Amino acid sequence: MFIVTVQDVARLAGVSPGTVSRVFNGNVPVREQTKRKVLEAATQLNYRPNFIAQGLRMKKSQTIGLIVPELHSEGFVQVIKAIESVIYEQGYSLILCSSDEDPEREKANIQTLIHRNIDGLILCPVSTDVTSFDELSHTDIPFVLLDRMIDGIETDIIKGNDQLGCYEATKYLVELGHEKIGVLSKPPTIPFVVERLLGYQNALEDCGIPYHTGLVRFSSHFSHHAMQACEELLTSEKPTAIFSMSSTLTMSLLKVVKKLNLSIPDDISIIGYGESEWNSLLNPPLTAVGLNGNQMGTIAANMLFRRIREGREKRGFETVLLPVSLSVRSSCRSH
Amino acid sequence: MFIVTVQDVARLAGVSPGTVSRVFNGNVPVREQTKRKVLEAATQLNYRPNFIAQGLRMKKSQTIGLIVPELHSEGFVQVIKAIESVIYEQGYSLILCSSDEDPEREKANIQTLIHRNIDGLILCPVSTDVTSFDELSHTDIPFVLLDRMIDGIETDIIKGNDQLGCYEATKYLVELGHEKIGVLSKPPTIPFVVERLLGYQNALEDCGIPYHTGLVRFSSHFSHHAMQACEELLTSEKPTAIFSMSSTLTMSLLKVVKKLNLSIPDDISIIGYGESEWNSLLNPPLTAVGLNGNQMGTIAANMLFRRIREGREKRGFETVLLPVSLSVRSSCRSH
DNA sequence: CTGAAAGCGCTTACAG
DNA sequence: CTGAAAGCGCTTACAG
Repeated sequence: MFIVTVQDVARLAGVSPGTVSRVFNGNVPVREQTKRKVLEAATQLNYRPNFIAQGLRMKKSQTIGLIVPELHSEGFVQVIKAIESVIYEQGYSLILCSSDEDPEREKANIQTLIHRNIDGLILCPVSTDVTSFDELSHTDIPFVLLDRMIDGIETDIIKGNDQLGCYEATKYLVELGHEKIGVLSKPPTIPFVVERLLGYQNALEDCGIPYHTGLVRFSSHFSHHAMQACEELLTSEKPTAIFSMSSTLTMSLLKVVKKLNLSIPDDISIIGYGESEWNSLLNPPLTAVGLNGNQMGTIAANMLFRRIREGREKRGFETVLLPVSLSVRSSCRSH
Repeated sequence: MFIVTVQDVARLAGVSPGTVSRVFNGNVPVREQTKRKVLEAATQLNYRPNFIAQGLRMKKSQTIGLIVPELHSEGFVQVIKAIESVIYEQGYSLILCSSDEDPEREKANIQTLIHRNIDGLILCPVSTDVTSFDELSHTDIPFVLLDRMIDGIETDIIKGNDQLGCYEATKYLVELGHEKIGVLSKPPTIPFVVERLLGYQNALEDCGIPYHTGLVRFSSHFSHHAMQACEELLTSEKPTAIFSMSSTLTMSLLKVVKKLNLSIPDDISIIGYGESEWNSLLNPPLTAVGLNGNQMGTIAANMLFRRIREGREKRGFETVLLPVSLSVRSSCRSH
């Protein structure tokens, strides 16, 4: 591999390496003629500054880290896409990591990224333990928390208004006449789960319907766990409606419903979580709450770049709450 | 940010920086006692080698580039997930780029990655023009081509056996008695499109059914284009079956079918392209051809790492052809 | 087995 | 406005 360096350009242009650098970074006055010579030489040699060397010297890397908890579901793809797009426009590169819902792996990822001198990090945290993020907090790397927040960490945050979204979904079901409303959720160790559940509980309370623990089932995203949880919920509690608070679980639910030969919405009304193009292609089209992943990604990236430009802690941190809205389709009927 | 350097460790351990480095890279004999002192000091200071400095010195970065043409569809997510996983296990990091089906952007991405000293690249190419990859070929960076090949480029390749897959899908329809089999495809400028079409044509020929151009429609992935193409195909040519060779187009097709109030498979039989969990949740479940994205990603990453270990061109290049198999569900009936 | 030194490609005070 | 020099953190011949 032939790497063309500032030295090469300098030699050809008959100037010093420092001058070449100055031409390319353009923050210091350079004589017009010198600039032209340098630029010409650079073009001729097809010179491009080496990010690695630049990074070592300037302690930055033109690189943004992104840690997502999973790459299974469609949910994050939109977000990643939007983030990648902004990062590309800004001339940065994206280092993508998956923590696979594993706090240890998350920690390892954070460490690696720090030692890669990333200029900023977008993090959808898995661990709920503040100390997991100590190393990160001790650097001055700006980071924004995506979709989940952590008690005790002060930084920019963007997330969906899960609580309100779930409140509205639940209320919608109640207004249709449902009282036995089952819930399918990921385990309550995940921070946002509590919030979603709160929306559900508040809605019930406001409508004067007692909260019944048996109607709420937790499951990992593993298909056999999920299907078992669904089947138990459906058969033992006989809810008239189910609110599935995770897209992976919704899939399992739909499978079980089919297997049990139940008809939607006649036998059971269903609300899903997460917008997907597929929702409207299902039969019946699936009513669901969700947020705009594209918007979330774009805003997250922009927040981060603003922080990178201004330096961390210059301004108070902000929390952006994205609407989680209900798209009514045809998977619920009145009871 | 406090960066702990070899200097710091060396000072604490009472040795030279070189020795610290030797302990960490372990390819040179070091006295057991020295090693212990160094390791102790390193742990105490929480030292981790700086990738950037390492990269500059050793002209490598422990970094793998991945360029995908799009992040819209689910198709690539599985592949990305698998690749990320292997890369993580190997202690590397993944730099993800989307070319957005734009040859210019692809070129820019390749350039950037080269100048980031990536150790290897997995590329799903958009451009069909060999010269787009000249810069890459001139480096000694190993790369594997994913899912699409390019005439005139010698390297490791992994792709689905699209031609055979499409042959079988078409044949399946013919055997069900269909003769007017419509095709929905992305524009034939994309390399793999030709191959898929060939499978379709060969199947028709082998079955003695004349090929009719009007039955084959091309469309970009933009929804309004796609829906128009679908509607034209359905109304003007009145096919009894449609083979949609792209998952994005399948979505549009399903929408149009619904809009036209056609019933699957009674009015029209449909075969989709690409495996998705959703396929079996549709009503009726969608028969589709597709490959195992997880497998593709894993193999691609492993091929690349093998090449990185052995150096480019040590061994002849290999092309791995993955099966593209038909999963029969319920969206086709005999005619 | 280990230290001192040079150098990866770049940027930036410091002189002039 | 520009050159010479130092240094970012690391590794690796070169001596010893």
